[in-house]
Amino acid sequence: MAEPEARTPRERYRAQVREEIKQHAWEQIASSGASALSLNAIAKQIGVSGPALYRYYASRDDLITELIRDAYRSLADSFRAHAVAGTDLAGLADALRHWALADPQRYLLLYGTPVPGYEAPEDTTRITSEIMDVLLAACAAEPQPGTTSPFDEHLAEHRSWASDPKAPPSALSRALAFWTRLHGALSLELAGHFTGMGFDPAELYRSEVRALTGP
Amino acid sequence: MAEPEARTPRERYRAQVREEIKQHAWEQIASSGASALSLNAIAKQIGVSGPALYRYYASRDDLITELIRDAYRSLADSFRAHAVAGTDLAGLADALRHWALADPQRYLLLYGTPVPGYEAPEDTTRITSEIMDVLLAACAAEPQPGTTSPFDEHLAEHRSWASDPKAPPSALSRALAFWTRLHGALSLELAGHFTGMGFDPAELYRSEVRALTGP
DNA sequence: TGTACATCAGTGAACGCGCGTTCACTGATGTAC
DNA sequence: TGTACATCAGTGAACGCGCGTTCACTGATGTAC
Repeated sequence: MAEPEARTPRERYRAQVREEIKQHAWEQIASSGASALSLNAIAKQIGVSGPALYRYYASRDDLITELIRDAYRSLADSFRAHAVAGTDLAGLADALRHWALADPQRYLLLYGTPVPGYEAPEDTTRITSEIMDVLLAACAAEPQPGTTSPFDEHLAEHRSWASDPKAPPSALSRALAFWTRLHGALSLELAGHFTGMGFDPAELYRSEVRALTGP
Repeated sequence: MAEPEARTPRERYRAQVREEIKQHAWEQIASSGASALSLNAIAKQIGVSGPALYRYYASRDDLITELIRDAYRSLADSFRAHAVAGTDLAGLADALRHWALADPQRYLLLYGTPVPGYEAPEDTTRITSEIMDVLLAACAAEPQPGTTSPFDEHLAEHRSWASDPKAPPSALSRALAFWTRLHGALSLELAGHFTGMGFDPAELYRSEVRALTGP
């Protein structure tokens, strides 16, 4: 997937094996979390000796890096797909929740507790800002409030992260609230903190989305 | 701390060593995260052989369990201390943020991505509901909105987690919003997702607190 | 088309490391008479 | 107060395991003449 193309049979084979490795890596992450990812265990599942994987990934960190990149790209794709249909915030919120619930550990790999000692590569920021762009556009398309909050004023002077220079500060603050509030509800749900409390996490999520899409 | 008392010198010594073990455990968690917690490493730091720790904790999971219990108790204490002075939501929010920033990994041990394979003990729920009680009381003390949201109606029928039967549904929903929104802002900040964006996370937090303490 | 060579996937052994945990034992500390 | 005994903290060796990674090598696949 990250390979440029697969012209020759050998290159096609390489890409195929890389994909198979990643697939088993995801299964492992899904069941035991990212910090437990083991190259040897993946090799065993594929039916190949451990060192063989080093033909495809330079190291364990290298593999994790590609998984993170793929995850960000997948979320960006999902966001962009929903943004084409019509840029409404509620739609993005639904897309986010579905994407997260489809593979909780994938979500947590990006937004959960960072893997200790692991340093994210530079180029992921390009994809994350792509995601933020879609979100910001949706926020700018919503009706803006008449008043300006103190945080809006703060953001007016700290908006380097927003690629659209025309987006009003109220759109910036709404984008951040969207991100943090929905992440809060989602991550606590995925971590199992709501189990046993009785209420429906989906209702809580909807409630938060309503608060965000109001004026 | 979890010991009932320390009457005899031997019991006092035991409690002291247990405390020392926990202290080094926290240092290790602070630097490498909870999943990397190693009994052997702690033993080395204390200057004792590995198996010696088994005089004090039955297993690694046993130690983690006590750390989690202590962390919950610490947060509950901090909450209760702020609640005595005067039950305002903004005060609780400040207490939460200070508590989290004082030891980020302690916060993440409770509310971050769960340690894979680790099962939380029963009795922690008693402390967490203690925390929720304080939060709920503060929410009930705030002026309630005149309208009733759909989520309020849902909570009216799913309020088993709220120990106070007199708390209005709007207080329940506000308590949940308090929890999820502030956790969202805090956890993303602690995970480093705001670094490089330029704005002040404290301002974002304040903004969320303002939104929660309004009507 | 056939042969000589280069490329490359995969193997097995090895290195060095750390982990949690068990076990038989030593030696110091406390207890009972 | 002194002696016999019980309690218990801590040790060192060992078990079995898994990890990431390096290295020399085999054998199959592709390439060039």
